[in-house]
Amino acid sequence: MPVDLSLVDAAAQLTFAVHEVLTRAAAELGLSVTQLRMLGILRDRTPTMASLADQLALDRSSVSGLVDRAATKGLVERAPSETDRRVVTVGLTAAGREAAVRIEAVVEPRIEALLESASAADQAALRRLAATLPSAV
Amino acid sequence: MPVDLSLVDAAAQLTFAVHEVLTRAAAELGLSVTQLRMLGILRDRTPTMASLADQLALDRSSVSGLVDRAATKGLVERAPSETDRRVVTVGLTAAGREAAVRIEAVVEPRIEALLESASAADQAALRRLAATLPSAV
DNA sequence: TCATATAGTTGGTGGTACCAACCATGTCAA
DNA sequence: TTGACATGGTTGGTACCACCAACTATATGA
Repeated sequence: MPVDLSLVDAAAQLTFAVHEVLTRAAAELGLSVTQLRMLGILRDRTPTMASLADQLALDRSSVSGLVDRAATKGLVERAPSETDRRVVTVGLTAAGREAAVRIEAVVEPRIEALLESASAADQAALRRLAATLPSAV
Repeated sequence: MPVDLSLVDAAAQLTFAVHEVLTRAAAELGLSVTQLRMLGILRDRTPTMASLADQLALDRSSVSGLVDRAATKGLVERAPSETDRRVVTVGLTAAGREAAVRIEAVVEPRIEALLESASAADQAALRRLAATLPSAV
């Protein structure tokens, strides 16, 4: 049945399917995809607002609001930098860390289910391919 | 340098990278990613509102607004069904068709550039893998 | 020390997406 | 055939997202 997809169409299809999974999972937990990404980033880091904006590829003002809303939910907290009084760093609270764990638990099986029909070799190729992306961290 | 990514992380990384490309490209043309998806769907179809909502996995009310805005820009137009007076179908206008072509011209080289570092074999794997997705059309 | 750059926030705009409520039309069963 | 129910679409309200422009506070450096 499956038509032969162009590379671009394939990338788009996969992107929308994964995005869909993330959107649904986030919504179930009362979050947005962007908040989910932010929590993911904050799992291993405690960046400044500017650095967080860079990693999310968002305007700083967008991140201000994002952090505001997440802080209202008790997931993240701001802290002043000790070396530069202009700078604010953002980190997970205990509740935020729990939320990140819960997200992973919800998302992982769904993504795996999404890709389960692909061969192991093709899954491995996806892992390699993602590692070559310019933006790969 | 690239760390070995889990399947889930790989899918997420690729998704965000592609989504980013689509967001930027759409923004340059004064569109959103959703509008871009809609135009893509309408290239080969003239669905009803409900069917369009299904394909985009959106609420019908969301699609109402989406079509409203695209119609205001002259990209799509509604037409009443001849067989069921409740039903409205959506189709591209000439301008919408042009826009779809322009989008493709902008997006295609950027997605290819994004994936150019991957081996041809891995790119082929991505095409196969996308074809196995449950949602693949 | 004064000009300039940087970090972050605020306010305003427009788009996205949901839900609940609603009207019009269609369908099916009594 | 008519009355109950289902379906298609829109509207109104809410919350969020993301941008830009303008602003304050702090840092830097000529």
